[in-house]
Amino acid sequence: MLELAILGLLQEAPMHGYELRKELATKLGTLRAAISYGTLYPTLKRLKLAGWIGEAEMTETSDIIPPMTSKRGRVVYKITAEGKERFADLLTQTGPETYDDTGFGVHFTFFSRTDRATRLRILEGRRRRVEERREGLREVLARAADRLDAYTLELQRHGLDACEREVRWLEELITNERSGQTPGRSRFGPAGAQPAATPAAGSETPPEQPRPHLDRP
Amino acid sequence: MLELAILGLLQEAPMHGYELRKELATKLGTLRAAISYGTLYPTLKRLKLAGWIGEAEMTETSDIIPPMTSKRGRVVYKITAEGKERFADLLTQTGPETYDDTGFGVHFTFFSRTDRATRLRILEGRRRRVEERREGLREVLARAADRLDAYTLELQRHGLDACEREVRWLEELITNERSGQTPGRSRFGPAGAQPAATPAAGSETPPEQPRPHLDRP
DNA sequence: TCCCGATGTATCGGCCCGATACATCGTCAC
DNA sequence: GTGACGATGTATCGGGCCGATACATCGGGA
Repeated sequence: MLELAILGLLQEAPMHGYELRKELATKLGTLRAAISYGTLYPTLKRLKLAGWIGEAEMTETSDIIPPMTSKRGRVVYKITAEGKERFADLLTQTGPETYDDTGFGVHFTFFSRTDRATRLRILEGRRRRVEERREGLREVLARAADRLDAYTLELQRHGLDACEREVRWLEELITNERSGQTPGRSRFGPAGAQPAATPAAGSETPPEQPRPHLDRP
Repeated sequence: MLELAILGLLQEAPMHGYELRKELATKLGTLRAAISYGTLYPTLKRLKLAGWIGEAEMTETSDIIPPMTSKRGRVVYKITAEGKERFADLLTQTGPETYDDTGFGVHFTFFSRTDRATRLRILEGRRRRVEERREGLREVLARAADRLDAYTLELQRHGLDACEREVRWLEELITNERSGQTPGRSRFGPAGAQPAATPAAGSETPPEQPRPHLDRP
């Protein structure tokens, strides 16, 4: 999961570890706590070993990363061509872990780079997951309420409330996805859903502006 | 964290692993996914090694656990005297992990066996934690909104909403704790209609159980 | 009869976390 | 000047927890 997040961030710009973590914290700060260095650096090592990312010493001439001032031995990571392919694959691949809090948060963060069919699949999968949780909570509150103490019950109620709220939120997003037309790419392949090797990875993937009609008062 | 949960459940009644997991899933099903066996059994082994719990073969005569029918080699775990002490310690001990989703959920589940001072400390700590998260999200939404795409922004908004909601929930619980009320259904009536609030609230901490419920049907 | 789903115990590889160590840079007080 | 301090930066280690997997029994229905 973290692999997808790192690849996605490095596709925006090359970064070193410290900055990567900050970016991770702000972008995934909703359904996910800040990532630990004890996770980040081993993962970077793994990605580098797999060939998805490359490593480059920071030189004085490189001003790719403006906010940083130090010019010591920082290691700047950069996504490779294979890494971009890998990222595209991971974007469309969905497993059970796609629908838990962390996985959903990461995927959602990159929705502007995800095709509409996958977006809908993920939103509906997440909705299903949260609905199952909601039903479980309703079951407990209806059937085993007398077996639980007042505090536990209150916790279940709060959890149920959060589930219902998220389902409504997801419904709204799904409705918007279905109604809002995206230019160009949504035209081909009505059924689709078959993960053919994503083409057009070579030429700067036009991100297909979502315009998800997410207004607020 | 799981240690506290297991000890707490085993203090209600002896159980074997499978049942323990089910109980864990329903009671902590709100802020926590179901526990994995790959976690449960090693933890039980660890607790047994530490002397907090004991192991006993299931015999045909024991009908402690009615819903189970099989009488094969199930291993029933039972809390020891040291385990009870350990549980009492863990109940009042609070660290940073007490205030994350899982830790808070576990502690909250056992609030009916926690003294009021600790309850308040945990509720306020959790509130502080969620408030920090909330402030972080507000910061991002106010300062870096133009740097993020529409989907990421929507995720942040949803996260912010959830934070604000939980803070309000915690405020309500804290208020009730201070006035000596059990967390029952404040939504069904005006708060002012409650009878004279228990004055106590002093430095002494009478256990003040809302509903002990330590027996099993 | 025979298979299937629920019950039940257990292990393994691997992800991820918190704690910790170490080093440099800019800045501000003294 | 200089020394303390916080932010920046890289890295490892032990351990908790997870999903996948294997294996075994039991009750009940095809």
